[in-house]
Amino acid sequence: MADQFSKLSVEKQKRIINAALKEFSLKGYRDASTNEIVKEANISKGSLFHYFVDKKSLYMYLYDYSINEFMSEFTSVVNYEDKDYLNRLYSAFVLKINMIKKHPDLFDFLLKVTQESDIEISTDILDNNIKVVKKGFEMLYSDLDKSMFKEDFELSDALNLIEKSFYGLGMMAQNEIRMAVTNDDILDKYFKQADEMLKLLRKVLYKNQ
Amino acid sequence: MADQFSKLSVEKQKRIINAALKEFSLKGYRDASTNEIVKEANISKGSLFHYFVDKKSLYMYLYDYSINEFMSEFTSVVNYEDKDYLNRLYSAFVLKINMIKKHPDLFDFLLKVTQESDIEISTDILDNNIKVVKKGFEMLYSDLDKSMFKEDFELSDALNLIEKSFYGLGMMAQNEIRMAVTNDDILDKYFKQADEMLKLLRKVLYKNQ
DNA sequence: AAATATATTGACCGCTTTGGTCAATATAGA
DNA sequence: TCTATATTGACCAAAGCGGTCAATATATTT
Repeated sequence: MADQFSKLSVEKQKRIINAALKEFSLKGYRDASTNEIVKEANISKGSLFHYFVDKKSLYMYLYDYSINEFMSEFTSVVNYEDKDYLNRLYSAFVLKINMIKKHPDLFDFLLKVTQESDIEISTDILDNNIKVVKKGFEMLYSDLDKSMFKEDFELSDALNLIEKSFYGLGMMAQNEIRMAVTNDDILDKYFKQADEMLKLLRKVLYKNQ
Repeated sequence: MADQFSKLSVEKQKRIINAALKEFSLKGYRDASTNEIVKEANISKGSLFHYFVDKKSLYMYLYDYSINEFMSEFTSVVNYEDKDYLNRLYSAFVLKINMIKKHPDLFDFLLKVTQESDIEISTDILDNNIKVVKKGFEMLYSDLDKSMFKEDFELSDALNLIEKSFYGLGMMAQNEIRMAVTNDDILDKYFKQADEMLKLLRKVLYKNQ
């Protein structure tokens, strides 16, 4: 277990987690370098292998951690009582930005995990957990009230537009944050843009109630 | 120069170019492996270094090639006579998809170039050429007729929505193509989606003419 | 203050991969 | 058949890899 690791200060844990997420998400399991991780996290090589028995167990720890972080953020942000499609997609955007704020590379890491091929790790567990995440996303799109859309266009086209525009906004935010040094004003800007996009989409796609 | 290289059959050149673009875009200059490139391109190590004197000159050749491909595609697809904002953004989407079809990793490669840090290559030339590409993009958004938009919302919000939705569509297409083996039906699907998105946006954002 | 226990370090190990070379071979044209 | 060119892959020194461990720095106990 990562027992030694859990005794560390939260700040140090976060430093190590973020450094490792960055390296693994950038290069994948095989090409990720533990030397790079310790350099970025500002700890010694010996320490890393004191906290985690080897590279593989570090990877598995990160995977577990990421799934848990993601799911807990997910359940706290997405409100299933609200059946409005726009609100749901908006909350998915908020989810993404909040996650990036805490762990800039957690999203990319989870994405990279699903693309890992060479890994000799028990893929059963991985596959299973990926299913959990997928189910979460499906719930995001399920049990929605679509009666408030106007009727002079195809509903599917409207849903598509909403999905693509929030996805595009999310990707642009992610790219800009990746480049920048500090986050806060960028995040503000994108939250504001999301608000305005939400309002505009509601105005042009929903019936005037 | 890459004189030896230009004597090769077009098919072989393309194989090498695409293999190298893939490796460099995936791993960046330092971590890209010439061994991987020759394996993917199905040529011998000796051949690669017969065509290009070293790794750096291969990289520079690719950079030049990519800029040229991009700009020529750009000028052939984007029609500056058409002042319609939606049509311009739509043509940028078409540009992107066409490029991906020919060279699946050229876009990512050019993006990666702008993020290269460790490279000891004369960055003056690079910076300058990046400016050329940036100027191209600026022209995409310049001298547009915005008089056909409705007036019951902020113009900037509408432009934002259009930009984000086409960007989102482009990213989704790129991701899906990256995963898939064959392209054609995927491309068809996304061209169709782009058409429908264009129509819907025109309907809800433009005045009825 | 001394003694003990714990946390952290980085030089070091055997091994793999790196960019690049070059004598040997395969192919093509005369 | 002979010559010229294109292509190969075993080979090299150097660098980087995951992981170890004796030595040191820090915290805790007496």
